[in-house]
Amino acid sequence: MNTEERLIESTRALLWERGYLGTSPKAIQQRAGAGQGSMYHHFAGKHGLALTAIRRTAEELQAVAEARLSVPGTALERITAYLRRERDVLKGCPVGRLTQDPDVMADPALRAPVEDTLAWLRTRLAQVLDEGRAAGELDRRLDPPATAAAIVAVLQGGYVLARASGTTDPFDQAVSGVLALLAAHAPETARQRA
Amino acid sequence: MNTEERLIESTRALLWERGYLGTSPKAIQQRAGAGQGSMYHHFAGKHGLALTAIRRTAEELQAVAEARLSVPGTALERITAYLRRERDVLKGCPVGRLTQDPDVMADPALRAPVEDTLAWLRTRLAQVLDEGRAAGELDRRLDPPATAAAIVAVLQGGYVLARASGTTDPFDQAVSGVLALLAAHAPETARQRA
DNA sequence: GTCTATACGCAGATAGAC
DNA sequence: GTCTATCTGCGTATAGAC
Repeated sequence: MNTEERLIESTRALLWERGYLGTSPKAIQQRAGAGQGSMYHHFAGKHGLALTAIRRTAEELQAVAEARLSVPGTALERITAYLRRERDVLKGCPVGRLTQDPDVMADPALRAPVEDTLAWLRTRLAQVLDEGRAAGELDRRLDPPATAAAIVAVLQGGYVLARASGTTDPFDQAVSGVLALLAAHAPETARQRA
Repeated sequence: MNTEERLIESTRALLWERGYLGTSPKAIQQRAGAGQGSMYHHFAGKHGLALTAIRRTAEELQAVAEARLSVPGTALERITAYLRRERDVLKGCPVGRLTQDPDVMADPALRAPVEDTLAWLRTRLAQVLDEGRAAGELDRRLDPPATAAAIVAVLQGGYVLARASGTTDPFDQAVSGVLALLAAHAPETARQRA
């Protein structure tokens, strides 16, 4: 990995662990094993580096989610696969955490990837739910956008509860809880097939 | 309000808006209209002030939640009242946001009120759900701790989605979504009564 | 491309006068 | 109780040599 790559990856890791406010140029350089001059040669400064890092993290998250949601299977199976995928639960969501960074939210460029990623996730889940309804796997009365928002919120909130407790337990419980509620919305026939 | 009170309230506001890392002694003093010496006379420093502020915020949040959850009514009504209470949605949860502050999570004293408050909330909601089950208002198959975790997660995650989008919309959708899922777990007889 | 030198202001606190 | 110095180090760069 060249210096530029190492700088980007270090920034991604630090933004995840400490946020934008908590990440200093010096810390980035040390973690990347790069000097001061090196960093300012490749990037305009902390802001430019963070922009590159955040965009990459956002793209990666969408790609990983899409991989689980686009496999064959029922809507419920795909959503379950997405929710139960391996995660670094105690580190939290690398995109969602930026939402708490006032300097990120105040800067339109830094904020855009965060806004876009979470909006995309809700839309994509609503699509999957809608497909499930169309296929008769889910109750027609279920509201896809609202349910999708609830599911994404359970994830983001699950991270918060896990970090507060210091264990992954509340995250797993929240996911199980919402999946159980959702499963009850499969009509009898679909539930028996499952 | 005396100087000490103003310092505490300023700290509470700043912790909410900018987190612990993003809050400097100078900013606290300016907002409180107090001088440097004044702050260090009343408190040992940023840490001590934050400790007082966080404890107060945590207590207040529990009191407000308990007020909604302890009124007469069915479990579903009380949980709905709690979820739909007025909130500063775009500011986020003043307790949950501290979960993203590495310096708070690394300090046992600062962290304890955060951990305790969110743990208490889950337990309290599980109790209410259990009462609902016992009263025949909710499906016996519903798992109170998991469902409670999901509900608290929807709140915490709803804040995240709202902040990302810049509108309260996803928060309201997530709340509606989870309440709709939950309502379907009321047995027919209870649903008809409602 | 990378290094070292230099700069200015803020973070976070201590000391002692009033 | 509050004020004004004073202090050390870090955050965030810029400049220019190699």
